[in-house]
Amino acid sequence: MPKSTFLNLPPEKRRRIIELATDEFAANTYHSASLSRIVERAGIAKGSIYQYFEGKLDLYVYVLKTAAEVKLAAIAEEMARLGPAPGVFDMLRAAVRGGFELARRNPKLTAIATNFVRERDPEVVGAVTGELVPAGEAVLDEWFAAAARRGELAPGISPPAARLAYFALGNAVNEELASGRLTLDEAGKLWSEMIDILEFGLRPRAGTAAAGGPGPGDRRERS
Amino acid sequence: MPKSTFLNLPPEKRRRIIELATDEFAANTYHSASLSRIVERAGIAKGSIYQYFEGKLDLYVYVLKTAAEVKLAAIAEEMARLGPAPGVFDMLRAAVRGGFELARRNPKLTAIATNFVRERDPEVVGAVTGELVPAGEAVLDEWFAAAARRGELAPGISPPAARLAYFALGNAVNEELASGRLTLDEAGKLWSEMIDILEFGLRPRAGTAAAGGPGPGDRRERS
Amino acid sequence: MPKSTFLNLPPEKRRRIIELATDEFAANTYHSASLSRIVERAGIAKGSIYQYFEGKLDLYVYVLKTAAEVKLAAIAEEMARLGPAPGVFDMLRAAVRGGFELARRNPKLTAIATNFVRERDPEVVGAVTGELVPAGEAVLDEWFAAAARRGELAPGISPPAARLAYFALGNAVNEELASGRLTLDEAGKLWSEMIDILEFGLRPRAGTAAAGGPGPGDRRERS
Amino acid sequence: MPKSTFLNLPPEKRRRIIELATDEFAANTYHSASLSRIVERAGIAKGSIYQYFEGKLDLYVYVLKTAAEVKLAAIAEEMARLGPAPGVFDMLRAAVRGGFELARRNPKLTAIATNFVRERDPEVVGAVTGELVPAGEAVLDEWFAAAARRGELAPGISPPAARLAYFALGNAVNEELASGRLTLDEAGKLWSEMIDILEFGLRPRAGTAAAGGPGPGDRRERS
DNA sequence: AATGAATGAGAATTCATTCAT
DNA sequence: TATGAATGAATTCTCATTCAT
Repeated sequence: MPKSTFLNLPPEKRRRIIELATDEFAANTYHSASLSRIVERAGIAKGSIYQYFEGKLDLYVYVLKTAAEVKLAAIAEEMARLGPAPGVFDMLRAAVRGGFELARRNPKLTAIATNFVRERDPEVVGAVTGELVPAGEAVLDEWFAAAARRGELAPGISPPAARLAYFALGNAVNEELASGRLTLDEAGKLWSEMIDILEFGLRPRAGTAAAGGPGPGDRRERS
Repeated sequence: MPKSTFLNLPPEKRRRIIELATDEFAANTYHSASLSRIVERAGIAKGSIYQYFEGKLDLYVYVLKTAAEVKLAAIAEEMARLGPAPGVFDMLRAAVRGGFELARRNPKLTAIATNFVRERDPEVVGAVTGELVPAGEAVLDEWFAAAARRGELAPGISPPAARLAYFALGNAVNEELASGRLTLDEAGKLWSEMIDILEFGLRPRAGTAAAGGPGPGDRRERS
Repeated sequence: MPKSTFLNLPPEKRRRIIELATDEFAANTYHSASLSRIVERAGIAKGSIYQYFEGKLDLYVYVLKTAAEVKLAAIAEEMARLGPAPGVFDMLRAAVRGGFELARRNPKLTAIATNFVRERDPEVVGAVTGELVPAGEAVLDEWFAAAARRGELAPGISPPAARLAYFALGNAVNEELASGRLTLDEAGKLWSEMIDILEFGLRPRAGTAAAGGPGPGDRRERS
Repeated sequence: MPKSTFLNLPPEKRRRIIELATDEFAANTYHSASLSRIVERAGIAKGSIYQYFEGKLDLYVYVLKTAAEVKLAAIAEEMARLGPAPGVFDMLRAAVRGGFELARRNPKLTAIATNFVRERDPEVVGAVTGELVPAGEAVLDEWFAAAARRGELAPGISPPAARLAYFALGNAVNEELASGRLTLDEAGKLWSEMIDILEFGLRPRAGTAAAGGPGPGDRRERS
């Protein structure tokens, strides 16, 4: 919740401040990010940032929210290209493609989200959760619930579990990318593998049993 | 490499310092963790911690190494219970059970490992990597490579990708647990689901192809 | 290079800070000088000094440069009083008088320069050298080179050796003065003696050789 | 004044401690020298040094005194080589040669003396002066007084002024040597030049006037 | 509304010295 | 006598935040 002062700023200046703040929070933990560096680079007075936002945390939440909006837009755009009544895994692939295109164009936005996922300070997490996170989770839960109704999910899989698995694999790939252990192309391939794993792991397993081999289902009771 | 001073300390005091340091590094990034807080809580003088360790980084590495040892021991214990020639997914289930038992007994040890995975500062990462990380990765890569030789993995799946998926799902569950969003029992169930997803996602998909039905692979070209 | 913050300070405050910093660096090695003491005496906040300067070294260089300017001005003033085409020893006497007057008015400025000459830390020396030192040396080397061309120096004497001798004797007197072992008047007389020694020691020795008597040069081969 | 504990130590251990302390004080200011480093390198307990000496200052003074003894011995050895009734400048040359030989064999001893000359802390200077310095000064003053009686000094030159000039030029050369701006050989040559300057500057100037040229004496009244 | 100087708490680290064993 | 662990004050420097102009 930036102050009205910020919203009345010339859009160009507003954009610039958010961009530089995004840079800083993308390159640092919330705590190690430095307001001083942001205002210095933005060429505004130290005090001004406090005219615009309540403080560091307020700025951070706003930056994060802005990044989320951009990312959701990128995903929505990709989803719009899907045919009618797409399966859930095609939707996930589209979401991945959208996020990936964005990462290619603007790696900062991915980095900042990844950084947030890493955040531990309860004050910071608390300020963001309750505003942003539930929205994203709700959307995916809804996707998976619909998929379950369409019979695209194995019966034992709950939507939250599916959602968690999807996020987990996604974050893992982003992590590899962010740390520089992978190029963008390699990460793209890895993403494909991961979605395949997800699809085989999540879709109904009935047909498998027909193959006659000992399937996971059998082992499962042993675990 | 703590100094001899530390190793000569009464075990009780040594334990206490490591425990409080573990608390701090479990609740904070490496950088936002504070030596001052640790010594204050431990009731020792500021200078003493420098009698025991070279500095903050040295303490951190030691704490991490200690945590890793404990975790590996817990896993080894669980693995010892497996029958002869276990499949890789049974091994993973055992490893999960081991880590899980540990998380139940000492959630900090899980939190501290998770925190390290998130670490970005190359100096910190560098100090730890080369001592600890490769070991864990190598073991899992070896497991998956052996599994591939035994035909337990789908042909297209590389050991590193399988390892990454396993770690990703594992970390996700631990994360939920650490953040308090799940009870231990719920987390246990979630773990089971995750390993099942992994198993179905990773094991050979030949049966599917034989079934002639539209499999994920086929869908992929549509996406 | 102080920050603009410092240059915008009220002159009185600026003067005060520099004066107290000069006191500190005059009374201590660079390393044993304490920023904390300076800010405490100046009655400003710990953080403020970092608003004004990059850090300790930056402050030190600035203080030193300021002192050098004042000293050069004092010398220049004295030199202006010389008649046309003065001999090099008259120039030195004028320089001495200038420095001496300054030492009388502001002994700190002499002390701080003396301290720098003693500095060993290459980082500190490096930060100052290249800005200040060569200038002073170059001027004196030029004086002595010109003197040599005018025949005022013994043929075997190189300008750097002459310069070194001059600095050495000058520092020695200043040292005595700074340590309080001499009064100002005594130091003044000592200076005169030193310049005389220099003059007799440096000027052409041709007469001696002509006299055929045993000169220093002859004795030298015996030693 | 080391405690009796120190004097009762096995000579080898005693020697080793003094040697390592000399290293440290030769490489650092009194203040930046670190007792911790000394005891660490000497392989003795931190507390032991306080069994041997009152504290850092006491150790420093002892080290310095030891160094002075060695240096005086080196000088005495060189002086013994002089013929009967040597002139004062030959004595100085011998002293220089002695100190120089020592610097070649054991540069630390020269460095530590040079460092002391640079020392400013009155507590440190005070502890040393009154024990060591006067002795050295007295010897030289006596040399020059005798020289004056033999007519080897210009009438206007006081022994203390001569002594000061000698020390000043000597320190300057040592400084150049210590800072690495000169090699040992270059420093040796510079020393020769300096003593020549001293001799021409200090010896009786009457003969010069006979040469007819305008001597310093003429200029002197103008200064 | 904007500025940017001032603040002071907090960070990691070093050190000479003390003291119980 | 020797040890070496404990101490705590001191160091430089960073930072989010406040506040007078």
